[in-house]
Amino acid sequence: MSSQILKSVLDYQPVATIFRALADPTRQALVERLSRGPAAVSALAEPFAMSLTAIGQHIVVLEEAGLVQTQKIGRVRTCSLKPGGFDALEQWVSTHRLLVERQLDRLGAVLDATYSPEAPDSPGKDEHQ
Amino acid sequence: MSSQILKSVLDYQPVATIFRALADPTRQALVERLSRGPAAVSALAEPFAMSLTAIGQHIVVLEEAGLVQTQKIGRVRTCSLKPGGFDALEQWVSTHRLLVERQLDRLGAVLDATYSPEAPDSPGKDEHQ
DNA sequence: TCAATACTCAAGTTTCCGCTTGACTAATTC
DNA sequence: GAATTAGTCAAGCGGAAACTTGAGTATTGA
Repeated sequence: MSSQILKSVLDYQPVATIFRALADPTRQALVERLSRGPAAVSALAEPFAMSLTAIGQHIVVLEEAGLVQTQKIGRVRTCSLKPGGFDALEQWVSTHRLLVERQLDRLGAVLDATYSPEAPDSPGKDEHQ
Repeated sequence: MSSQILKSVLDYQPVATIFRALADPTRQALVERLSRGPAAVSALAEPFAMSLTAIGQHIVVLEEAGLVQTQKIGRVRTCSLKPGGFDALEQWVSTHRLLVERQLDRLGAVLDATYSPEAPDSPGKDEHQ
C-alpha cells in the first residue's frame, strides 16, 4: 500500500461490485423482472435457456452486490429487489454526471481565454506530459 | 406509461456495455481521474503499476461504452469524459430505483389487505404473492 | 408412502478478460 | 539525423467468470 492511487482503487470496491453484478445481461434481465415484483428462483429461470443452477448462481451475485434479497420458505426461495440497493449506485452516477458538466463549463472558459486558470491536480510544467 | 417499461426491457443493451466498462476498478479510477480534467494516455497511466498498453486498452473499452472521447494531436492522445455519456446510465438507475420504491408501496398494500391490486404481466395464481 | 418439486452442492469445462511482452510507427527533441 | 517520447499492434498467458452435469436434500402433493 505504497501508492495513494492504489488506495482509491480499493475505495470503489462496493460500487464496482454493483457495476460488475449488472454487467451481465442475464442478471440485468433478472433485475428487470424483479422490478415488476418478487419471484421464486424457478419462476425467474423459466424464460431463460439456462439451467436452474446457473440462475441460482446469478442470484447469489446479485445478493452479494446488495441489489437482491431472498427468503426461503419451505422449499421455495423467493427473490425480491432489496430496498436501497440502488442508492450507492445512483449517488455515484449523479456525482460523476455533475463532475462532467462542471468540466464542460471549465472547458468553455479555457476555450475563451488561452490559459488555464487553475491547476489543482497536475502542475503541468515540469511534468512530462 | 406502461409501454415505456416494455421499451426499456428491449433497450438496455447499451447500458450493459456501460456497466461492463465501469465494472473494472482500474477503469473506474480512470473515469475518476478524467472527471478532474482531460489527460493524455501516458499521464493517465503514470499512477498505475501497469503498462501503457493496458491503459490504452482500458481507454478503448471506455470509449466504446460512450463514456470517454479521445483526440489525437501529434503523437499525444488526449482523453476526456464524453458529454452525456452518463445519461443513459443515470436514466436506467433512477428508473429502477423508482420501481423498487413502487414495489415497496405495493407490498405494504398487500400486507394491509390480502389482495393484489393489479397484475400486468403474469396472473398471480402460480407462485409469487 | 412415493414421487414430484425446488432447490443446493461439488465438481469440471470453456470462454472471456486483464495484462504482458516485443516489435513497430510516428512525432518531437537534441 | 540519431535518440527519445507517445502510442499502437499482435500474440499469448493466467485466472476469473459463466455455464454445465450429476449428484444429494428437504419439502410438498397425491
